[in-house]
Amino acid sequence: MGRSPCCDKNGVKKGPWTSEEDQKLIDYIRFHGPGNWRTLPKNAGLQRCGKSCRLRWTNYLRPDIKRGRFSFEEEETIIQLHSVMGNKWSAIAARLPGRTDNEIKNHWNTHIRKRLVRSGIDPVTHSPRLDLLDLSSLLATLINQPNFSSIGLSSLTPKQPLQNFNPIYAPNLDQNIQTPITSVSSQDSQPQAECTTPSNNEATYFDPVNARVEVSHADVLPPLSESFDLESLMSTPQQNSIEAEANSSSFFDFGFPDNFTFEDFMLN
DNA sequence: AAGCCGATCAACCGCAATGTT
DNA sequence: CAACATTGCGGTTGATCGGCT
Repeated sequence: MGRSPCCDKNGVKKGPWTSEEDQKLIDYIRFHGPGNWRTLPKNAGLQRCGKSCRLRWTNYLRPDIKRGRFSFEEEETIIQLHSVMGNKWSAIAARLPGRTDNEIKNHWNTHIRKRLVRSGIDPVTHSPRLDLLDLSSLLATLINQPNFSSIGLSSLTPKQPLQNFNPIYAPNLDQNIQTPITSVSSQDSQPQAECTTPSNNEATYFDPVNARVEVSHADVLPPLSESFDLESLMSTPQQNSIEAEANSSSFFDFGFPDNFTFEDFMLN
């Protein structure tokens, strides 16, 4: 036997709420206040499960809910909090006035998470994951260099420990993403960059999918031939300005000390 | 015009935590 | 203290919409 249902399924309506139902719920809570969700539907004249009423109220009808697009500051806050808390959506929502955990969770899954992945950031660990980037075009550029053989892919040792990795540079590794992650804003929630289909000619040399390369291009730079100007490859004039913007942003400057713990955060 | 497909988000489900008896 | 009820939470689903072919 399974668990008993949270409410009597017979005669309980499911699916989208109508404006009439919303109004009934609002009127009832306005008069009696929220709570006692089990008996609320009956008392309010709703053919709904109490759980459904609570969810509708907390996620949609509550008067203090701020609706509309997430601001740049809100997105920054979500990313920072998620890097510390993980998928503790309610805890994150508690620090974003007017936003619900459901809304934040949806926004994370549909916007922020994808953007981090495109930028080579693991959305779970918030650490750089170059294997999440579209490295194909960069590698295609590399192998087309006349002195490619002197570059020494041995420096691209999979699972090499990170040293001095600056995630701000991670977007620049993806030559197809011309927009840095720091440009995320409420007016700019749609991706401005398109990822091109990977070319086939790099697979002979390097498998970016199976090799988890955890090194930054700054780590890779030293072994490169001096005649090979990867810096200029990385830094188009547009991207110089982007880097300046990125460096002036606190997007990844979480400001947490090294010994900062989740408990510390919760006590703040 | 119609069908397909991906993105979005409201709503649901089931489990865990907490409260009450 | 156990059993049950209630509430909270996070993962998942499915309806809807817009863009593309």
